[in-house]
Formats: sequence, C-alpha cells, structure tokens
Amino acid sequence: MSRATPSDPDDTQHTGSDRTPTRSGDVPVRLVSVATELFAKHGFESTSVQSIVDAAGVTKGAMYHYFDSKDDLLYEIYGRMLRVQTAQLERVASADLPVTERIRAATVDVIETSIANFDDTKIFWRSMHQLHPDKQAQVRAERRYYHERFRALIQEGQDSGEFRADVPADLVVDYHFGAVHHLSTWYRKDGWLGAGDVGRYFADMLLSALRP
Amino acid sequence: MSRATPSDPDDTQHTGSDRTPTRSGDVPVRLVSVATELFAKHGFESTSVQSIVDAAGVTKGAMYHYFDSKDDLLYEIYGRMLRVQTAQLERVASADLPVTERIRAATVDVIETSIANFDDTKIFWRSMHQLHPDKQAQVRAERRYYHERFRALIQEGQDSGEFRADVPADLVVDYHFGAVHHLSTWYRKDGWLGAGDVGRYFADMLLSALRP
Amino acid sequence: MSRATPSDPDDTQHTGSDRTPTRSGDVPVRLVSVATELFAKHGFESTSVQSIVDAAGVTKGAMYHYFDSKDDLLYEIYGRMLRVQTAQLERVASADLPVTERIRAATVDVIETSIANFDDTKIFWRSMHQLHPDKQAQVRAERRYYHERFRALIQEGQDSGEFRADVPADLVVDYHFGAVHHLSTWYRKDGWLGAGDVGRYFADMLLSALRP
Amino acid sequence: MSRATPSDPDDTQHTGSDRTPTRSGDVPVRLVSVATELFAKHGFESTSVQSIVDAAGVTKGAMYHYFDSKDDLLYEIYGRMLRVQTAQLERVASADLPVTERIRAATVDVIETSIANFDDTKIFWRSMHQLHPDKQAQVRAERRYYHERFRALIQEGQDSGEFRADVPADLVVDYHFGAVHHLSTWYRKDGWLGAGDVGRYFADMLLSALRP
DNA sequence: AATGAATGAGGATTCATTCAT
DNA sequence: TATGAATGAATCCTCATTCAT
Repeated sequence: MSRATPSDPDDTQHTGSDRTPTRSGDVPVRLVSVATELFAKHGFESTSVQSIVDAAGVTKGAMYHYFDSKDDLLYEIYGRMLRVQTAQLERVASADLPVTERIRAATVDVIETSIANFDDTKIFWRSMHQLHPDKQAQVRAERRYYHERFRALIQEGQDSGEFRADVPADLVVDYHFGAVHHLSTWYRKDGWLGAGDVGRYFADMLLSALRP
Repeated sequence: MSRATPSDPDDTQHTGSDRTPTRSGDVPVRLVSVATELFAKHGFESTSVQSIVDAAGVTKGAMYHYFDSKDDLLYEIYGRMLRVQTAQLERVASADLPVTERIRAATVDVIETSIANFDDTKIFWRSMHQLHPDKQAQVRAERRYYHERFRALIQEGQDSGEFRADVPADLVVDYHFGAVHHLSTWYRKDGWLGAGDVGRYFADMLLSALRP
Repeated sequence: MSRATPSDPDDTQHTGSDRTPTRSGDVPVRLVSVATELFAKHGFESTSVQSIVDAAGVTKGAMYHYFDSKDDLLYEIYGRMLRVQTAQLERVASADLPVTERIRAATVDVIETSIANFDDTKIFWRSMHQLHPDKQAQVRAERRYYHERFRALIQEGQDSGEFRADVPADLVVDYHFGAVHHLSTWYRKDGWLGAGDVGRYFADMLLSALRP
Repeated sequence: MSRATPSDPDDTQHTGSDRTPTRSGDVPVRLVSVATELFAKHGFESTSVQSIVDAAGVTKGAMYHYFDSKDDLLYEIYGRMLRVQTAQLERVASADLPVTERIRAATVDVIETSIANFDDTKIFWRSMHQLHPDKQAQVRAERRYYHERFRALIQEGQDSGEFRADVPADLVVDYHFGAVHHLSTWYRKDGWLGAGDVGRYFADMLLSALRP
C-alpha cells in the first residue's frame, strides 16, 4: 500500500515555487512537500492531518487516497531523503579518485544536500520513533547500508596504510556522521558559513583525525 | 521557574536539608524519574500523563500539584541533565592539567554520563521542540554556555600552538559534540564497547584532528 | 464567523435552497436547539458538551465539526435571537403609523417573542460574559444597533412635541428595555398574565411616562 | 454552617483601601470582598477557589475554615447586598413624607447603592442560578420581601388616588425594578451621568407613568 | 479522484474539596 | 486558626481515520 506514488526524487530539489498555498504539481507530491515543512516546523505529533491537507489545498479524503496514514507521509519523506543520499554516496564512492578525495567529496555532498533539504534533516532523527516499527526497520536498514558503504571507504584507507588503523572504522563512521546529522540543531542558513564551507571543514577534520 | 516545589534531584541524596523527609519515594522525584523512562521509550507526545502517574503510583492531581504541565516534567529532565554536565565540565576544565588532558577527560566524562543517563540522552535532542518556547530558550542558553566553555578549551590549545588554528574553534565544538550527542542513536549498552572506550576513542579522534 | 457551516435557522423552513435536504433533524440546528434548552435550565458553565450531544443524539466529534467550541454554540443562540428581534423592530419602526403606535407595537412584539423564546431570553443577560470577547463585542454591537433604532423612535416623538423632552432619550430606552430584558426573571408562562397583556401594560407605562 | 461570620454590613461600604493584595481586615471579610471582585470580573464558574485565596493572601484551608463551599461565598455576597437594600427601603418607606417623595427617595437610594456596590450588582442576576437551591430560595424570599414592601408604596398611592389604578401594582414594581436591576449592563461609572442623576430620572419616569 | 460529515477513543488540564498535621 | 499535599471526577477539545456518495 505504502508509497503509492513514488514521486520522482528530483522533486526533492525544490526547483521552483512550492511555497504559498501550493496549487501546482500533483497532489501526492504537494502533500509530501507540505508535510515536510510542517513536520519540521511543529514536529510530527503536533501537526494534524487537517493542517497538512489545508496547506496543500486538498481534503482529507484526497490524502487518504494516496497515503495509508499520517505516518506513511513521514515514511515517504524518509525514503525520499535516503534515496538521494545513498545514490549520491554510491556515485562518489565508486569514482576514480584517491580515497581521501572520495571521502572529502562524499562529506561535502552529504552536507550540501542536508542543508538544501534542511527540513528533511530536521525531521530525520527527531521523528524516527514515530514511524511504524516495520517502516522504522526499513529506514534503519537503508541507513545501515549507507553507513556500511562509507565504512568501506574508511577501511580502504586503513588497509592501504593511508589512514591510521588503531581506531575501529565503525566508530569513525559513527563519530563523523554523528556530527553530520547534528547539523540541523545548530546550522543557520543565514549565517556566515556556507554549506560547502562546513562540508570542507568537516571532511578536513575527519581526514586529519585519520592521519597515521 | 514554574515548578511548585523545586525538588532538587540532589534531595534524593540526603544532602542535609531536612524540610519534609525527602526520601527516594518522594513524589516529584518519582514522577520525573518515571517520566524520563517513558519519554525515552515512547517519545514525549506518545506518553500520556495518565501513563506517567500510573507508573509513579500517584494521581493526576498530585502531578499537577507539583508540575504546571506535562512539558514542565520534560523541562525538569533537561534541567537535571544540564546541571550535571555543566558542573562536570566546569570541574574538569579548570583542573591543573595540560589542555589536551582536560579535553580528553571532559570527553570521557560527558560520554560516560550520557550513557549512564541514557534515557535523558535519548530524549534530549528528540524532544526539545516540544518544550514551551520560553523553556526552550532557557535550555538553549544553558547548552550554549556549555558549548562556550568547551570552545574556550579548544581556543586555549590553538592559542598556545598545540592545536592547529586553521579551523574555527566553534566549528570544532559543533563537530565534536554533534558526534557526542548522537551517541544515543547507535550506542548499545550490551555491545562490546564500554562508555569509557567510546570516550577515549572520541577524545582521540578530536585531538588527532587538531594536531598541527 | 467561526462556524464550519452557517446552518441558517431559516433552512428549517425550506426556503428554497436545496443543498443537502435540510430537514428539522439537521444536526447543527438540533444542537443549537438542545443547547438552548440546557443552557437555560442549568446555565452555560454547568452544561457539559457531553450532555448537549447526548441530548441531540450525536457524538462530540459531530458537534465540533459544526461548531468551533461550546461558546460558539452560545454565540449562535445570541445571533439567532438578535436577528429575529432586530428584523421585527425594523419592520414595525418603519411602518406608516403614529409614533406612539409604533412604540406600542414594538414593545408588544419584543415581549411576545421574548416569551415565545423564553429560553433564549433567560440565557441572554446571564451568559453574555461567557462568550469569547470578540463574539461579545459583536453581540454588543448588534444590541447597540437595536437600542439606537428604538431611541430614534423616542427622539421622533420628542422632536414632534408628542413626548416630553426633559429626559434623555437614551435613558428612556435603558429604563424601558431594562424592564423588558428582566422579564425572564419573574414572568411565569403559567400565570394569569399573557405575553400580550404584559406587552400592552409595558407600552402603556412607557407612553404614560412620556406624556408631556 | 453558612454565614459563619456575619461580617458587619458596614464593611460593604468599602471604607478604605482593600484593593491590591489585601492584607488588612479579618480573613472572612477579605475573602468575600475579593470574591466579589473576581466573580464580577470573570463570573462565578470561571473564578477558581485558588484564585480567590491567592488574591486574599490566604490558603484554601483558611477559606474552608470559614465557608462551607465556594457557593457559600456567593451566598454571603447576596446576603450582604440584600440586607443593605432592605434596611434602606424599610427606613425610607416608613418615613413621614408624601408617598411620591418616599418612592423617589427609595429609587434614588437603591440606584446609589447599586452603583456604589457595582460588583455585587453585576453578580446578582447573573449568578443566582449557581447558588444551591436552598440558598436560592432564601435569596428569592428576601428579594420577594423587598418587592412586596415597594409594592405597598405603589398601592398606597393608588388607593389614595394619587396614582392611576388601571395597572397592577405588581407589574409596576416589576417594570420599575427590571430597569433598576439592569443598570449593571449599561451604566458606566466614568460616564457623564452620576448615580443620583440616574436615580432621579428613573424616579421621575415611574412617577410620571403613574400620573392618573 | 475526491468530498466532507461523522466517529469514538483518548488527551491534557482544572478544580472543589478533604484531611492529616 | 491555618497549611498544602493529594484526590478523583469531570471538562473541553483534538484527531486520525472511515465511508457513503
């Protein structure tokens, strides 16, 4: 039942005007988009289905036609974000570049999309537990996959001797991505630090820490 | 603030003050303790006041006698945690040790207490937005204070030339504590890694990253 | 205003409009009617929403689908009464009759409808302060309009010399309508005095008092 | 049980400073005084016992020491007002003056005390139904007594031929006192009309209406 | 593909009152 | 004469979801 309409990942990019009483675009996309905004602003539980459909300019019936439940909307948001980030990591990780450069690029990428989709980022760790256990397991699995893929990069550097090997690769990933995922709690889009800047600093911190 | 009775958690430890024989069966203390557990398990919004008072063995009226609202209970939890961590950092940061050792000790400390109070840790970032705006501001201020105190340590190392100075101290703190605060999303108490181990690894990551 | 569905009381009289076969079993109409009865009997605060919906044979959800709040129900009652009385006064005041006859007719009318809608009358002055301030202002404005319209009649008689002019018209209206509005505190429907009788006596008192 | 402390009627006169966190005066008097103010401002049901005792600077226990219930406070207010007005009427009605002068004086008196104790006046008709049935009956009886006493004056004038007799004396009293009791809904203390002015106009209206 | 009335269970909170001290 | 912790029942309202149309 879930994910009735996959809604092309490109929609994530917000390529235009979907602010203000959203009229254009097809209904399911509009609903997810509006829900993202409201979940980020008020939290999942404090956002009523009514407020979502009102903001999307449709009725409840329409929403339940496309989604099984309120938490299905949340699931869609998670899916959208994970698809983008995983695809991105996959692309970068298999590029023909030195491992340090791939790690740097991946870090910059993940931070840039995290900030470009700041609402998704805010929602992610805050609302995971509101998801139905089954869906939660699914999300966790996808996230785990991402983690593993990144860990392989670290490992690769450790195996080749470019990185110190006296710290478990898993822990390195947890350390680094803890920092990345926490961005949404302190980063201000109107501050003096661009997403790229943060990305480069973070990559630099990681790579420095791994110097033998 | 808003509580009818401050019910300092320290009361539990019989610190001398003898107004009302505050034993561990003390109602407000029991309520906060039970709420912590339930909020961590089911989330703030999914925990009903009824379930809290049932678990604490009191009536709703009793709860509202001590706390203004459900979110006041949450505030109490935040306050308790912040007080402990700030006091700890203050103690360590002003110790007579090399700056690297103070940073290492502070990191180990914060991770150890984060894991010792795992429920508090799980609640912290997940539920902040459920707090009344005023209380949220208060918590943020206390957290900011903590951040500043730690940043001063980094700065100290940078000024003395022990640490590289080409990365903003603020960003270093955000990076490091992002990782620390994210512990609750992946750490398993029954795993093969003790709190001390994680603390030492994390401190090591940070200090390595700061090598000139 | 605040109602989801205007549910004009006139709908009950089948005035042509045929969207949703509005019969007298219409939910919002039934709710207002039942609420009127209960508010008059027990007072606004002592009437629970539960008792209203039980008496109307619907669920609470249904009530909140049509009305924003309990006090919105009260507002509807006020609106209904004011619409009727204002329309009536307007009709009589602009009739082609001597001013004394128009005043007499208006007084008889207002008393007859006050007694015909005795529950509304009982509620009116007793519960005004329970209304949300905004709604209260609205009601007050409509009531003021009524007062002004009646005052114009008095003035007319004073200007023409038919009435004594040494007493402010405003005060005359307040005096007269104070008496009218107080009916509900002493009038008994099962007494020996009909609504028409009271109306004629009251009109007579007023007109006598105004003799030059 | 009720009326534990009769609290000298003179207290009604508010002879001094019992505004601001009331400290002086004995507890029961302070409680009734504060309750009067709050009931007038927010209504009986919307005023919590807690807010009363807070405003009076005592605790709930103290209140329940002097009064049986919240509605006992209300009863006290009614009693206080009725005692004053009845005594006043009795004094004036039996004075050695022409009946018209006695009616005029009584009207001016009742309006002056109504305005001097404006809060009591506001509460009176609005909150009668909140009183326990027994107490309600008692109040009604006292009020009836007042009505009868005044009716006797009208009758006296009718019997002597000074007043027209073609309108029932009872109805005249209801008409006149309806107007008087309604004062609290429109009178403004800061307006251009003093209590005495209103009293004289009202008396004049009544006496004019009664001219044969 | 969409409406919107209706459900019904559950939620947080308030409050008059009691009672041991 | 007064305290204040505790009760427990009641209150208003919210909300995700369903379903006939």
